[in-house]
Amino acid sequence: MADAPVWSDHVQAVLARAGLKRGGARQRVIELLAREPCALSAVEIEDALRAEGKPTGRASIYRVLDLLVDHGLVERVAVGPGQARFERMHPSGEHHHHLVCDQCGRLVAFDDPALEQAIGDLSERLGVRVEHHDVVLRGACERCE
Amino acid sequence: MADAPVWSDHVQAVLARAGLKRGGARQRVIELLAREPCALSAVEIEDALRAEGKPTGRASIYRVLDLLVDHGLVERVAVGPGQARFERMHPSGEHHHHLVCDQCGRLVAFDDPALEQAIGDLSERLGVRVEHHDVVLRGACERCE
DNA sequence: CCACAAATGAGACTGAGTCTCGGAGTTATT
DNA sequence: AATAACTCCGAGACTCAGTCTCATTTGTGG
Repeated sequence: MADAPVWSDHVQAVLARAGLKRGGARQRVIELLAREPCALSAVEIEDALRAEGKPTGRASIYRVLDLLVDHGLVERVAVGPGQARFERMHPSGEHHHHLVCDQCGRLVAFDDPALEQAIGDLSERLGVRVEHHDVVLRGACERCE
Repeated sequence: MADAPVWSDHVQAVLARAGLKRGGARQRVIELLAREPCALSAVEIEDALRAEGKPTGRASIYRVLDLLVDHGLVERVAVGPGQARFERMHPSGEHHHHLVCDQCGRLVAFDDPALEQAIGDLSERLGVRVEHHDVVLRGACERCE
């Protein structure tokens, strides 16, 4: 987690540059995401903040998440229908994807250059502009196999 | 759509082999999916059946879709949070993925051997068993660029 | 310190999806 | 064809993630 402080500084910088003010709810959400490594749902964020004694309005949480997604600071990961998950995104564009274990529900992160390459080539072949891509694998993680 | 009748026959065969009975709601949903090529949402299915004068209970539609997904006859595609989409799946395992256009919302289907290859390699490298994978691209389709 | 814009939160609302349970339909057996 | 033993179906209540509204609070440039 050595990069977490860097990420939150980056977030503050981007938001300040956009002329936005600072508010309590936003700070709390950013702080939590900086601390947690991977794919929290909005409900988990709400619960975690309440558990820390910093209850925060649902509307604010969704607002902050939308804001961060719009500024490319957080990525929305659709691991399944019914609940979106969010995780911080690095300015470098470096990112990873997920495998959802059908047995234990665990989320395993991975990255793969060949996969990124294939997706990059695709945008040219199809004549479209690809802004963003989601890859979710489903199966059994090494612990459950 | 020359393969649609083949698909619905295949569905009937698989379900019969599983010792299931035939019922009206199930027939209607299968018939509709056989006719429609790509990624319908449950709500669209409900509306389409009602528009054809064959209103069908919501619970039945979800039941049938779950059943078909369980038997590998239909694929659940998560194009975004808040609404799952379903499309028929061929026994050969041949399938495609989707690009969602951020401007017009259109769904563009594509397939790509390099992508499949990369995902196939991945399961070995990670030491997991990948049963299923979802790839969703987001961007601008050639019409909106 | 003040004014004003931005941020917040309580809670009503929406809409996809689930659950329940009584009744209808299907099939095997005779 | 009648019966019995199933499975299947549908109306509608319910759940729950996410959205919207609007009155109030808070941060900040001047």
